[in-house]
Amino acid sequence: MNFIISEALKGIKQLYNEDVPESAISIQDTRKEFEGQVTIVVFPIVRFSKKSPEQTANDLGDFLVENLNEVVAFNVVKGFLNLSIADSYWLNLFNTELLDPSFGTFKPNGKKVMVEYSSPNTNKPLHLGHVRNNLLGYSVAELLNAVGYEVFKVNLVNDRGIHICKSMLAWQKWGNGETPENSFLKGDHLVGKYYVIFDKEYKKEIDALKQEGQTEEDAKKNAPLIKEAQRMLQDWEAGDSSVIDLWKTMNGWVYDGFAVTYKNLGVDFDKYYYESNTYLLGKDTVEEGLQKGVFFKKPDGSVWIDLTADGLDQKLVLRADGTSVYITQDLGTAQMKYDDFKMDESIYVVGNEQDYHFKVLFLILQKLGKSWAQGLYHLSYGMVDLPSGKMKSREGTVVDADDLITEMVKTAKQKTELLGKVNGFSEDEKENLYYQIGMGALKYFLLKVEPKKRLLFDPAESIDFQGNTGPFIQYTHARIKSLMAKAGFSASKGVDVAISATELDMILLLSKYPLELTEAAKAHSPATLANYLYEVAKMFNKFYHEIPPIIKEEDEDLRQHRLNLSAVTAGILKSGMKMLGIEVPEKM
RNA sequence: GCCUUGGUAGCUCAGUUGGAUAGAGCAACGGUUUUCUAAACCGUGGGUCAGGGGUUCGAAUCCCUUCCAGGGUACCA
Repeated sequence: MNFIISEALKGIKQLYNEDVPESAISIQDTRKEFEGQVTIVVFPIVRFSKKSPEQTANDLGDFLVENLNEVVAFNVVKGFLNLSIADSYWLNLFNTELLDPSFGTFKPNGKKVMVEYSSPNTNKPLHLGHVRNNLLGYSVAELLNAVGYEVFKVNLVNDRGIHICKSMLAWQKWGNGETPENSFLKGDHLVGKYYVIFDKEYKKEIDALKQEGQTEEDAKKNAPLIKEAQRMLQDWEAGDSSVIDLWKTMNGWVYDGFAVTYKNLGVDFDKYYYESNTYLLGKDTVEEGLQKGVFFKKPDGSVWIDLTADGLDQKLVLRADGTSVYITQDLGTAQMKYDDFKMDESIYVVGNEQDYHFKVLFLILQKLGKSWAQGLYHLSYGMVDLPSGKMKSREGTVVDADDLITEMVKTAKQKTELLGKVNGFSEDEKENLYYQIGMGALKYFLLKVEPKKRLLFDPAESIDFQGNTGPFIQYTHARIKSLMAKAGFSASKGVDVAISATELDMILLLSKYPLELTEAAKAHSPATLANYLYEVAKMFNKFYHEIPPIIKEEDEDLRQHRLNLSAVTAGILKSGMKMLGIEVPEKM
């Protein structure tokens, strides 16, 4: 649409002898109740033309019709100049750009980006909150890759600390040698079970101490179990071989479990980092900060940064005893990751409860003069809530990721069988289809919502298969594929035909695909892409119902053109859904 | 208290460089299959865009303020 903008600028110059900035030309899609496809909002131009909005719009409309072959007519509604662009323009756009196999693909942009996501703790299985994180991270990585970035997906596993000691201790005390093999429990679930047991027993001890007159706070510190867990953490840090062995064994179980969940979610990583290797990092950075005068030392020896001038607080970066806090390791880890990959941008996919932490982290790195700190971005997302309220691992009010996946696939199976759609499918094909549909529904449901918004998940009602859903888009794709197969479609050059209003709308919508991708990538928002794909699917279904059967179309050119349109639509749906991590079946 | 993010139809959500009469889906009601997949399509009803004030030719969108909800708030991660 750039040619319209530049011509409009020329027109204003000629009509009013004014040089207006390009930003004064506000262009948008024409609302569907009016004639035309492109609308120029003339209000911003009025101060240059010194005429009424209507007069200005008419002047400009006349000029554009006269000077641009593509503009065949215009109408003015209040201050809106609606332009009708020739059908031939749209058809030509479709036949040249959209039919080109490279449509919707981008050349490498020479930039490297890291996406860190998932970042699980190794003391319990993944739940719905992690699912949102994983899908978001994976999808953003796919999007960035699609628009030309070289992408590194990394997973920073929180594999050490008091939480894992809790599971280990409980297993030692009450496990009776239970293993994934002899219990038939998935490894992460087995370890999670002992985490819950620890908490239960710990609470009992706290209650007992409170009975003896201790305050809640004291009781929490003094309970024998927590002391024992802390001792275990110290032994671990001291390298006690029996503790290390148990830790390796139980973490191994968890990793086996995670691998299954990751595979079912369809996510993967190029590199894993482990906190057991990184938790001592960052002390160099602290030293560097002290030398540069960015940090200061308090009398007790603790190291701080004063961010009050930036509207934040003072922040501790190293304890008085010289041990690290969370931000210490994150400073060190950020440096290490940069040294490893030298990426231009780095995206942390982490929940919004850590907004403050990342604000501080990025600010500190900037103050330390790290040139790469400019490329850091916290992709913050909202919690997933249940109708009953917040999810809490320890209280068992979580939606487990594995259970959820199983449930989704089961529901997909029931609905598909009910519709009787799987005649002629082999058993393997059926299973695969149920999986694709179930996961498609789940992924689309979680990704269509803007990341920063909280999301309400009602297990009983939330997941649908009709309307604005993954299966709706999958169905549309399958329908097109079926049509193409029956019609014996083969790719061909564009043909010259008369196009209908709906076809014109379709071309207009389809042509926006590359723009949608760049914008979704820029905004780190799979949600905008998801909503666009829904629009595309809806548009196709309207088209499909409106026109007579393509298969029976006798006009060869018309038939070919409509199949071309269908094929381009299917291509967009398929590649777009892939960026959401969703597969689209050939038939369903 | 302070910082921060949200509040749009009964429910779940779109709608950010300020633009026309605020859009979808679900749910409700009604219609469409001698025609390429009805997980579809077409239609009806449903809104003080949390409340109030301001800026503007024009505000769901920007500013101020109040209310409600989530998160954070110096040695958890």
